[in-house]
Amino acid sequence: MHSPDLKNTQAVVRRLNALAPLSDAGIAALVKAIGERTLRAGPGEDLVCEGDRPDRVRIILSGWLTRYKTLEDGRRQIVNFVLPGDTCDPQIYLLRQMDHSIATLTPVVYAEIEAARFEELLAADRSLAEAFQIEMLVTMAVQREWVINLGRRVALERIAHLLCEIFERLRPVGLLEGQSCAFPITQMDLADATGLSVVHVNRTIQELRANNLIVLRERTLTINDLAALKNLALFLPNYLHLRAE
Amino acid sequence: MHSPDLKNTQAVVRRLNALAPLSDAGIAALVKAIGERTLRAGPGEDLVCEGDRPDRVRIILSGWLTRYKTLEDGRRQIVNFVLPGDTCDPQIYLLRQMDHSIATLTPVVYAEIEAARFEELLAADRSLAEAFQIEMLVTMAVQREWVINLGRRVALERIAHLLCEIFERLRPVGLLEGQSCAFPITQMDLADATGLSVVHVNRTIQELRANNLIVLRERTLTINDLAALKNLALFLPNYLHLRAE
DNA sequence: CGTTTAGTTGACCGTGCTCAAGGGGCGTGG
DNA sequence: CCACGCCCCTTGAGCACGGTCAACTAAACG
Repeated sequence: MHSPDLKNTQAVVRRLNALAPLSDAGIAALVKAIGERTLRAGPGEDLVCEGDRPDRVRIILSGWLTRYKTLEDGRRQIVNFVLPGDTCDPQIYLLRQMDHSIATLTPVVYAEIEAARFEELLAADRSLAEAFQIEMLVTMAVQREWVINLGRRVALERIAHLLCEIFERLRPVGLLEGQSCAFPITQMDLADATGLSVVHVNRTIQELRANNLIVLRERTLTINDLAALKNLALFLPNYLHLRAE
Repeated sequence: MHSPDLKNTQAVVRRLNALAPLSDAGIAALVKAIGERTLRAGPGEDLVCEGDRPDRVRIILSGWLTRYKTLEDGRRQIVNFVLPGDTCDPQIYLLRQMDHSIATLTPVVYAEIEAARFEELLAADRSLAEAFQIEMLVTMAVQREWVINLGRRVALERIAHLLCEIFERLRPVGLLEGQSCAFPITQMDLADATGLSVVHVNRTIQELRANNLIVLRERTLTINDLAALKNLALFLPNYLHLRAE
């Protein structure tokens, strides 16, 4: 494993640590397992498809992905973004079939751990088992918040809320640079994530720009006034369950 | 524990068994734990409030509940329904704070199991641990499907989809009577669950009635043509991950 | 260079919201 | 026993948020 991957592995540890404290032994075991099998994928690839039999866990070292599902008639809905440090589905191998797909938005580097090997890890260190369990609970909480976002927020609030969420999720993995972060999500993806049309996403983003809340260009997001954006979005970070506030 | 509770306990076992096969020892341990502490709640009570520290697991023996969250300005969104046989949050005691509330829709009978006692159960029987883990995964899958429902289905499809989901979730716990089931959800709750207004929910239900797809009155839902309703809703049951189809 | 992908703009339209009023069933208290 | 209030459902009218369709620009890429 070469240096950038090592740095990214540290991001994974930081992320889990932000949810629950890891033991040194747990960290060592996890880092070792990650080092055993590191893979790469290009942008726009399906890493997992609906209908696949899940049999392994993927820990994202770098890059962004989406979980999504497509209706028979082509309508697509993104149900979540998978960010660096996130684990794709600890435990999902208990199900016999994937009910959704996972695609890369950017080039992605990830560690792959077979189900049995992953179970070993959890059994060997209680702090790891807890951390992954909590990660799952937080993913559920995020999913619930998306339901609220789609159900009860208007377009402007909705997009603002999504931006706040991504920003705050990038913080514990050290991917913020001041008020800015990478933002490889196209307006089309944003539309599929917020249940809006591309046209309306475009107009909504322009409104956020006009209000001087954000700068979004060349795949970089800058939030000029985070407090104001959160206020507009009715954003409360409690559902992310981060230890350090 | 008297007879109706015993019958309801069997529903819990049936439900978990539909997700993953339980061992006899696991069933016995679970039934015993449920019998230790059975409680009742009236309709319209908050069983759990946002901000509470979670410290126990609740297994619903009978009655319906909602998980919901309220925005600062009063807008409310129901993120899920909790049905008989469901377990309120195995593992959620790992988090320090509830990020949403749970309220009863009807009178509810439920078993309460302290976190430590619940961990004992899981540790003692692997099939129980797996079944509860799978229940959690299925709850996540349902949550994802709600995002799709709110994001990409129009009102008519959306309500139809919710009706199909509830119907199919009641099946494994034996709460269907032919084409009918109890349906204690008011149109206001339906509105908060689907992200629509009460007025529009009312009109949409009338359209389903006019198309002869459903009968909904006196808290009872009858689905005249389940196949047609599923078709209209673009409903595919794969996300419920039930073993017997 | 042509082609593709992402972003932008305009015009028009429709789904679903808001506001407002009224009806029916049921429990409670006078 | 009736009256009242409350909850839930229903209906009408007008409107707005966001969708659709279409065209155009700019950058990226082979």
